[in-house]
Amino acid sequence: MQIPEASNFIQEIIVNDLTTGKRTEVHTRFPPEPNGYLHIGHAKSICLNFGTALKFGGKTNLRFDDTNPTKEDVEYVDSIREDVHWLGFDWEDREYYASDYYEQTYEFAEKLIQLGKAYVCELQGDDVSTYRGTLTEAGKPSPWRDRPIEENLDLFRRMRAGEFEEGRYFLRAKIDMAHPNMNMRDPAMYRIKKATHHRTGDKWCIYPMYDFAHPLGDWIEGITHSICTLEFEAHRPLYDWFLIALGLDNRPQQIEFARLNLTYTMMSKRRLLELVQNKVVMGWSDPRMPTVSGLRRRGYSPSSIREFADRIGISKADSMVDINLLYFCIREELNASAQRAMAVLDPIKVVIDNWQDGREDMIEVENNPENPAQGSRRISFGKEIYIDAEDFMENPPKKYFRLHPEGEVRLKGAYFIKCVNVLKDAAGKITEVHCTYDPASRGGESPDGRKVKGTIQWVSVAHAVDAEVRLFDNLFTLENPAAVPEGQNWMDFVNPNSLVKKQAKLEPMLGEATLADRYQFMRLGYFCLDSEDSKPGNLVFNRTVELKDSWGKSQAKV
RNA sequence: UGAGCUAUGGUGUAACGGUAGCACAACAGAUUCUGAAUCUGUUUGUCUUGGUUCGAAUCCAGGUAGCUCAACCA
Repeated sequence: MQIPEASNFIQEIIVNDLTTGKRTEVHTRFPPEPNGYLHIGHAKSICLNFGTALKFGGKTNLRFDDTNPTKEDVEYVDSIREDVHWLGFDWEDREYYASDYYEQTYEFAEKLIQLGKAYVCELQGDDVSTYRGTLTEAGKPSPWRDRPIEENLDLFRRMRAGEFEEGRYFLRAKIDMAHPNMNMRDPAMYRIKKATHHRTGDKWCIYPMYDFAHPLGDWIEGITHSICTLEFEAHRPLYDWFLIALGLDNRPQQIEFARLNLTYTMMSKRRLLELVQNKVVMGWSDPRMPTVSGLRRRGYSPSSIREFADRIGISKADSMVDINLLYFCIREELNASAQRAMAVLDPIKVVIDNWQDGREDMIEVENNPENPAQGSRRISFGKEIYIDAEDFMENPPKKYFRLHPEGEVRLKGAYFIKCVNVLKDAAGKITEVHCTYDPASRGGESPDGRKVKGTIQWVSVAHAVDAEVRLFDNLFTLENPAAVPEGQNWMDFVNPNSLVKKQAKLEPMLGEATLADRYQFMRLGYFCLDSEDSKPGNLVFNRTVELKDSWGKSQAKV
């Protein structure tokens, strides 16, 4: 196989390994802990691990890192499986669990004891950290550090047998209590936990720590490149130490990259959980959540997320990606593919005075100007239509070229209309706009060639479909919600306008929408049915992303 | 005088000792039956100080700034 060209520093390592013959294949793994839902940061890692293996003709395992039974649950296993598949990746039959290796992991631990490289410690609570020292001072050896091998073995076996209470003993690697890297100061390998594990049940009452289980899992599976995030960098010497101490050949190589940060987005699993528990959002799959399930419900496609992951690149520098790039990726895709439709979010009624009562016209409109192959559709037009309140102004600013008194505007695909009168209620609120239409402008062109700058969407009153339309905005008002100013609470930066519900009027076709459909509501944005709340007769549409709006932006400035 | 890592336009990322490029964002114009899309153009960058070299974003040294590490979490 021709070795592809590297496009980031991890691929450079791989290309180098392949060309020097250090490796003959690439085998990665995605190792989530099943203690929460996957978010877009995980999606970056999934795309990295699966994408890299794919590029080099290798494989990727899905491995659940389930070494802490008190935090993990099958609910999360199921959602993770679904999300990885949905993103478009396949681990075939290679679905593994750290718990699959508990027996082997245990044997490796005994071996380390026999080699005099691990011991059973009985330091309690604060004493453990006291003995460990601080960042600037060396630690001191545990009193149990030189326990005889036979005694260690006996104790460790009895730990497994369940003879001791939690915390009474724990197994530690015997490395160096004065090591400048705190992770090397005799780290814990096994602890007693009398908890029921979601897969192994009550078979075990001792569980391995991540630092011990992870390199072993990688080695057992034949992983070549073990890709993880930056915070594990200081753990790499330990990762290597275990494999070397056990004399294991063909060691996997741990490589770290910077995790994703997104503007206006909370990425902390713990805080996302708080949002769910405090009912700040509707749940893990709330379309405002950065979870994979939230993005899915919002209307993002797997390919748009892969495209995003591709564009942000991979490096070791901490960074903050502009959320506009995510928006760009989904707009770019939907612009090319989405069916166009007309919808009115804040309806005001327009009555066409010179239109014959009861007369109806069928108007032909293209389904997607970006792709003529998608054809066209016919829509009923009549004397009464809805337009958006935003598309009419009694006293318009300069350069406003939507409907206004004396002004002429084109109704998409239909006719030119001109405003002749405005009706209001006692409170001064506009109730009806009366217009006249130009019969010669049918289809949206006038034979006299006069230009009409504004084109607006419309919905026939007689045929309108009612629906709830949900408009989403960033969940946080702070660009970096992870860095809240001194003395303030991150919850105070939840955007109160992150969800706005509209009672909208839609063109008839949208009444037949299915979950798989993606629409561009013309001049508004991209929308899809809400997978959880939309029901026949009670439609709910979600706005995936709005269209760019240079007019709105210029108006916001004045 | 703890250790490790990182530093390129507003943002993200290339350039591997030889012309600082791409994308997003922003701005301007053209175009438009979506104030979208499209097209054209513009603004803005190698953290700093030295050194090596004909030549440094790249190599070396010192600074500075940021991130990570003292769970029987992952």
